[in-house]
Amino acid sequence: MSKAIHWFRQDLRCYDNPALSHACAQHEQLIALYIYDKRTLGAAQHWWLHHSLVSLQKSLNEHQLSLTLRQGDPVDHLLTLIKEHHIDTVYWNRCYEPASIARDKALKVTLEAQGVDVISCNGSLLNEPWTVKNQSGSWFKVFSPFWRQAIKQVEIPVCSPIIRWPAGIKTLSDSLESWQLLPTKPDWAAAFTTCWQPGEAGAMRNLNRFIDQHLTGYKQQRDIPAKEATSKLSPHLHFGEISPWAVLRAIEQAKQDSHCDLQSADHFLSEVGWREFSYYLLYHFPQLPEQNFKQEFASFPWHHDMEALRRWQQGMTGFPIIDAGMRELWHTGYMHNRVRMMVASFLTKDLLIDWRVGAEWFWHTLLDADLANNSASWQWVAGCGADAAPYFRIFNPVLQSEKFDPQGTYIKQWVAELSEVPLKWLHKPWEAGTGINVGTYPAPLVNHAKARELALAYYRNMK
DNA sequence: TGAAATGTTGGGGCG
DNA sequence: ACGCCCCAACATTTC
Repeated sequence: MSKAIHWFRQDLRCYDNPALSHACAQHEQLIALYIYDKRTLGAAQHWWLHHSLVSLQKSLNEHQLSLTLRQGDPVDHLLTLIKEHHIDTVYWNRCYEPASIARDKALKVTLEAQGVDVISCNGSLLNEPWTVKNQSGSWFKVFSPFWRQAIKQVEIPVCSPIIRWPAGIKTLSDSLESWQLLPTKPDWAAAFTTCWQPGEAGAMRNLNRFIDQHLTGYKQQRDIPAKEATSKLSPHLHFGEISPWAVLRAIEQAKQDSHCDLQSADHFLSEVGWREFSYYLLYHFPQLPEQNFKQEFASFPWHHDMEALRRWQQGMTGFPIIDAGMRELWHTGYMHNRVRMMVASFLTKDLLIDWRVGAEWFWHTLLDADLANNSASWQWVAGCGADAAPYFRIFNPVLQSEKFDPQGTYIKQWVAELSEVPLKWLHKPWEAGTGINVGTYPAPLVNHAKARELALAYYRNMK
């Protein structure tokens, strides 16, 4: 009678889960385990985790398995369970955060010393980061050549549904409620439920909705925040409720069915590619979350303006498009990608506040908060990242707003104070005459033209 | 996955 | 008719 543990981490799905499939194929009895570690989660993500675990529990129950919930040090819980239940083998899908790699490495040594087999699989990347190399055998620092190579060498695993499920093993488990992952007072997640369906089914729903309704024209529509033209897959991918190759398969299928334009399909795939690139960078440069990828930024004189930071966080900068984005983030746990670039450029180049401060705010407020994506993307915008936007690429919040929210739909959705402002002034209400009612909406925090000059002077000075 | 400054061109108003 | 100026419109360079 062979017994195994599948340790769920960032792979909260039953379908298309390599480690789980192997565990089920090889063993008669199984413990499905999740260990809660708040250090690996952003604040808003607690809400997501709760619902995702409910969904996972339900799926497992359909196969007469229950999910064992534990909190605390994974090593202790695993060793205890292994002893108690005479476990032969522990399965997991790999994580790529530096702290997780260190933890898993040490754990593997400990378990194997005790005669327990450890089987780890790739459950979340198209390519393992160490397998993608350039001609000279080193790792890519630029996205386009990286992605060309990565997409060329990718091998999509065959995914067959699990036919035979092992029997469950009775264990002690926390109740999910006891973890108190859901906010109570205040219930800042009230609006989340209307936008999101955490779990495997919700991930599939978003993928299908995207392909059916939004893939055609994605290349143009993706930049319009007032439109629901993006996939909204990021939190699902982060929690591993869907695999990137499931996305790849579905897009390739849509291409073959030829009811979508190829440019849009490939552009969307390249967005999956940016996720791969972020993980790749984090793997090869583990200091990515703390340290500038471009070393010359070490001496950059970031401002420590707490009041400006607070106004950015609260969506009170006086720039409508910026404030709309920051308010969307606060209320929904999400922000449209185009607007993320605008608010990040604004924080780092108009307010001259350290990208790490912005990354920290995103970490706590985003449902899709992901160490690799968050670090790589903030560094990219700030100009200090790999293959980054050059430092002189400074977004003009008014031009961006006029270009990507031409009707002001997105602004009006999130900045109610400006509902009476005519379109002509909506992107720059400070230029409207005194006759225009802007309610309590604040004057702009900075003069963009002057802020831009200062930022450029700083950047020039750095070299 | 910018924007501003600067350069060039060509049409039209006008003396 | 002609040269001159103005200034869009577009292109190129620079930050």
